[in-house]
Amino acid sequence: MDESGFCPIYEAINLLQEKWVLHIVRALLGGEMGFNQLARAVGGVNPATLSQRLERLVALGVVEKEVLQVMPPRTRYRLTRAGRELETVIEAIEAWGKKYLKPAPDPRT
Amino acid sequence: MDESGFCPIYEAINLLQEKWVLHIVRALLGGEMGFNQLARAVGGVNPATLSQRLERLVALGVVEKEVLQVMPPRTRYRLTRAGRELETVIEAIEAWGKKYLKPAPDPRT
DNA sequence: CCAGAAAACTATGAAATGTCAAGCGCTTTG
DNA sequence: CAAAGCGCTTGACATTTCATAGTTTTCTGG
Repeated sequence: MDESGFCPIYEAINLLQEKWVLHIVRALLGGEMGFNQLARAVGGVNPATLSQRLERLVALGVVEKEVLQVMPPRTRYRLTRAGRELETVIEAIEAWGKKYLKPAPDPRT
Repeated sequence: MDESGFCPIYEAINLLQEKWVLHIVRALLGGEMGFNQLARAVGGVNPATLSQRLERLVALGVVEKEVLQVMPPRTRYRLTRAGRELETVIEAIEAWGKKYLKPAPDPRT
């Protein structure tokens, strides 16, 4: 924390714990894509939420949005340099998940 | 994903993106503590949510809960081995945050 | 050649999730 | 002997996310 009460670590955690953010970054690490394609890659996010998350990520400089045409709409989302560097975070999560997360006992089975 | 549709990476992300989970783990990396102390260390979490998150983390084997006395209640929460290994994730986030997150322009200023 | 699908979203209302304030039994501290 | 702290729970409220539908335009299949 600096004297203004700002702590980059706390803020980073706040950003990454927002629902879908990590999934979005992970999906975009696989290459740039359009809105619906991204929604499918992420899996189960609804468009309103995705739209809002992307807006925030663009504002923060993690994702870049390129509008190719207005009508019909054609857009491309891709990670910026800052976004690509989140790969280290995703990798750490992946390694941990593979090591410690087993298929959850499904109550229906 | 295995044939049952379980993907440890997707699940790991789902866990870590739950509100407060990363903050809780980070706080506990600094050492074991009691409920209220943890709440203060995390900062701004309300007891209902904290209680629920801890329950989940205990169920998943990330956090361990030890009840020292029943009356007056005295409890200690600490990370398990799995939990401690999340340090790599936190570290990656910290490094990224320090590098890319500037004090956000506060709309009230 | 025309129905249907896909693209990128926005709108709506309802459901899930998180927050707030208060309080409980009980001990230690002032 | 009252106040403060511990570890929570409860119930009302606010915020967030959800599913679903609709918009405009182009591309694809039969």
